[in-house]
Amino acid sequence: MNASDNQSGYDPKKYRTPDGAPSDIVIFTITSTERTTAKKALPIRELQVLLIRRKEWPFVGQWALPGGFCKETESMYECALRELQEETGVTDVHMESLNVYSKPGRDPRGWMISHAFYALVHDKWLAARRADTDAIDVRLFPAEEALRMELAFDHRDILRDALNKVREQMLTTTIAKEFLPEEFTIGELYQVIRTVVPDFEEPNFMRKITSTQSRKGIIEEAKDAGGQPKMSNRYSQRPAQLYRFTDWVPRLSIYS
Amino acid sequence: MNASDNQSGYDPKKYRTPDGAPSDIVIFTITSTERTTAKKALPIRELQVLLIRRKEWPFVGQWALPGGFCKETESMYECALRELQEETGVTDVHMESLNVYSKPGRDPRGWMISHAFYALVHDKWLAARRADTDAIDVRLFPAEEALRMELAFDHRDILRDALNKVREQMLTTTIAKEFLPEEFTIGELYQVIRTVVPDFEEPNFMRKITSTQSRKGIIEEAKDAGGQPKMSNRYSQRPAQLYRFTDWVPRLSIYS
DNA sequence: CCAATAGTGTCTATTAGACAATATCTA
DNA sequence: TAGATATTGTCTAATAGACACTATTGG
Repeated sequence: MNASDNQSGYDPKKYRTPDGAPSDIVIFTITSTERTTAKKALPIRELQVLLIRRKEWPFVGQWALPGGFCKETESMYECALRELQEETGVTDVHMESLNVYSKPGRDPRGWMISHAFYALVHDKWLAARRADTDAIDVRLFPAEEALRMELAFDHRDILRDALNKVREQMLTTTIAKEFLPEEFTIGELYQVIRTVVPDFEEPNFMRKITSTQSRKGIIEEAKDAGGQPKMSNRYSQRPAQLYRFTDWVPRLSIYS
Repeated sequence: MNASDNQSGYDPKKYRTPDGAPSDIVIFTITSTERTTAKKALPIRELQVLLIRRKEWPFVGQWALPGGFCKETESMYECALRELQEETGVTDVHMESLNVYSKPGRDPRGWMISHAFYALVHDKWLAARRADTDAIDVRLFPAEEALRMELAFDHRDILRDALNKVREQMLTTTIAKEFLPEEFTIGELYQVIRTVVPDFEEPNFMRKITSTQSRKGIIEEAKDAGGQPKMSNRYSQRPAQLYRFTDWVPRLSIYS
């Protein structure tokens, strides 16, 4: 539908309109690299961000967040999903709206109001893509390193906001599950949380999450067909109980 | 600047571009009406939303969220602030980004990607405006009632999202201060919270907020010039201690 | 045995949760 | 004095926080 089709006398052509509605996507993942020192040890994990290297004007050669222009036939969310799929091949993913970025002059191409999203993608989806990384100028960067880079547009602002948000969400929601396999050990979970929020320290982590009344519903023990607890010794000599997230999230409050 | 001024060969006119970038603002306030039964009693408070009645196509005569089109020289946030100022006269206000609304066909005028904000405004700012309410077709509606109304565009979706967000924020941040005077009693604070989140119940509220280690920094006692605690008997026979918010907000976590 | 992670015991201080009791005013 | 809100007392159970300790098993 073209807007001027209507019978209302409203004519959008009378007004200066935006030159495009791009979306930018901050794609986070946590990479796991096995430690060389010992076997049976937790891998080294790192929070990474996917960046692409621009081939076209403006900011040619600079690293930028993936993204692209919205079409009239899709929502901004669908647009971001599509771009995400085109960049990474990932379809089923946790993606949320972040903020709008619209400071005048932010885009040399014209008046561009960008909407940013952040997505959490499991490492396994990006593994294939990472392999031929240098060739296609799509790379993962450690989040902190990317923050120090000179990115195209106002993408550093976007990245900073996304990082703040993902850190907050890591502690207040169960997004940790996006970085974990279906079944995981307490050690893995703790490590994932600490990878995103380094200053999170909780010596009694296991006890708190498994046996305090107000939190024990967040995760549950994984059991096999026979109802026996499932264990894993992938990361430790002593087999560890496997857990899975339930779909319950406690309601937080600063007042209670 | 017009986009086609650049030397890049990029021409936004080649693409279908949005027909406008509107912002919509969900303006919340809490009204206080004195109880007629007794004096010296807490007023009846209610969470309200400001709606305007549309005079122009489309959705003529229907109630809608205030908002308007963004100009090329301002950011979406500035646009929303400006619209808010035009609607309510309020300038200094707590406003946050909510989400983008961009479902194709959401606006009969054309391809309009709207960005919604929500703002919290103290009753006192809207009091004058409320007076001549019927005349200008700007009114406050109880939030729950507004949710059941048939609003223009997808404004019901926006309102629902805003209501969910303000409820979450009420419990996890100190936005309660936006609805309170600088100095307030514990009773007032509790009432404001319950006005926004009716199922929040905390029998030991006062004790928790004043004397638990992890929370006592959220508010502090108000003291007069001589260092004596300031009391108020506005809402009670027995004078109550006045408090003020500090600028500290505890970090919440489902894991600790 | 050592290394590395999993998980438990234990002790004290703090907090939660539920009610009862008392305090301080005004009308 | 009755009524309304403020504030404290009290008791039990749960949780926090710190640290030491035991468990399991590959190498």
